[in-house]
Amino acid sequence: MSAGGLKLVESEPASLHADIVGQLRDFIVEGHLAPGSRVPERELCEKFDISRTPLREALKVLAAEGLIELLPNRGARIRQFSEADIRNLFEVISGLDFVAGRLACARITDDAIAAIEKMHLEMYTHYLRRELADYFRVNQKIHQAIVDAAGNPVLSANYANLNSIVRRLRYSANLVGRDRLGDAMREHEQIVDALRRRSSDELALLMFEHMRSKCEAVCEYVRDQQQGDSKDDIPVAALPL
Amino acid sequence: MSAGGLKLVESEPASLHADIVGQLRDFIVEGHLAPGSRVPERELCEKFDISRTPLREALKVLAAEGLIELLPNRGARIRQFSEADIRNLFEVISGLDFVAGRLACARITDDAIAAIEKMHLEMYTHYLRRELADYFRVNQKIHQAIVDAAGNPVLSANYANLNSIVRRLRYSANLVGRDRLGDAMREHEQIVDALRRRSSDELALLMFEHMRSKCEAVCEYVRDQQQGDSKDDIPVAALPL
DNA sequence: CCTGTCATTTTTGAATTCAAATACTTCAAT
DNA sequence: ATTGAAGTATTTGAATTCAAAAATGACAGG
Repeated sequence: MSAGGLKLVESEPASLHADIVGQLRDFIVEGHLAPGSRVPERELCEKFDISRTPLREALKVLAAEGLIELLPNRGARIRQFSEADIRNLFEVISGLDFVAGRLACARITDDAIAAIEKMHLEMYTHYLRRELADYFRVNQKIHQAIVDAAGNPVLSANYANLNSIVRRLRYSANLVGRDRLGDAMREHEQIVDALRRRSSDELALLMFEHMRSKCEAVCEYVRDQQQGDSKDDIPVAALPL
Repeated sequence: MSAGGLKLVESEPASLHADIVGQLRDFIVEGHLAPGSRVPERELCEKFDISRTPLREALKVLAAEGLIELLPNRGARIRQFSEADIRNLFEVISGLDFVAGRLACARITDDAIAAIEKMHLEMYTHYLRRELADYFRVNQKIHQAIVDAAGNPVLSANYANLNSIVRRLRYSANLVGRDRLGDAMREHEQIVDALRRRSSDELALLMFEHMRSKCEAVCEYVRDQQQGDSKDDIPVAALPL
């Protein structure tokens, strides 16, 4: 996270360390490691063909971002997110979307708007064809484009950080009620429209609300899933992100 | 930073690693290392009495938080913040304050309000006596208390993360125009009042605006300072956080 | 006197090593 | 058969080591 954590969006020649962090983050976000499972240092070392030192450095960073948790003398585990965790996450993302909307309206170029409209159409096509994976991919691209249009690297970095967690959840929750998908499309239409008109307050509010719906959708999925396989689940500790 | 960068607020027995990260963060925030200067690994190792491995792990985390930057094969440097960086930072913090205000109004307990009012009085005393250091310390405590009252650990962690950078700047900018201080006091009065009345929209807006003023104050200071000692300054690269 | 090249020293990044803590296996006792 | 204890193996966390890269400094040539 970073925050959190925040990670850099290096223009630099890209160090090995940054590479490893990125690769490992993707690997986790894409769901190759089950939530709650331990992170197999040894295996990952040979997978990435590095020694334990750089891998462990990457683990510390990802722990700071909130993707994994470090248990003293017991290694790293893929974090499990309770519904409360997810609501907290989305509350913060909503705040970031709020500022992103305002700033984007003020700063976005006509070209960038055109690009977003193009992506919106592309997403619509995937929606019609029920190509879920592609739909989500373009969806993410649109949101990132709006955030980037705010022209604030700090915002982009923080947003990407929190979003990596949402994406990880989304990878598990690959199917969503089709009604929700329709709602999401409509919300996106309004968002693109507000952006086109550069209606700052309206866009900020729309994005805020859109995130709220998204949150409900993810929570719903997680609730269902946790009912389903609660038998072999580690009791979910509501840890701070 | 995260994105944050985010750091955990462990209830766990507190690992050595987390300790080191915290200690090193404080050390940097408190301004013991000049902006733009290199981070002396060797010295810090003996200062904290650890080997390079855990120290370097901590450096990676702090780099992700945005406090330092890692130059490939050239070690770590204390980040310098341009005015643009600072504006970006505050834009994001404003967003977090916005949600913090809303949530705090909805969730804060009467006791917590009383505690904040008490701190407000304490800060006022320091203001009257022109005890700057104490004033800032209590100021920080109030803001953190409001954010914590939102009852959202993700928010608290992200806020703390971004704030550590602001605090670092503040440590350099230890003196502020006294008129600005008066303004800040008045803004705080309004904030505490809105919180007492649990006036959510009002509080969110007040905190948003308060951050804007704060941003201007810090920018002003940085501008002055960079004019002053521009001679020995490394050219400030406007790096992404 | 300044500049550019080459050798030396230092610092960095990453692999390896080592001690301590945890997990696992075996075996015995109830 | 299940549980508990003891010993072994594995994993973890951190120090040390090692090769490569960069900084420093000496020296020659302009």
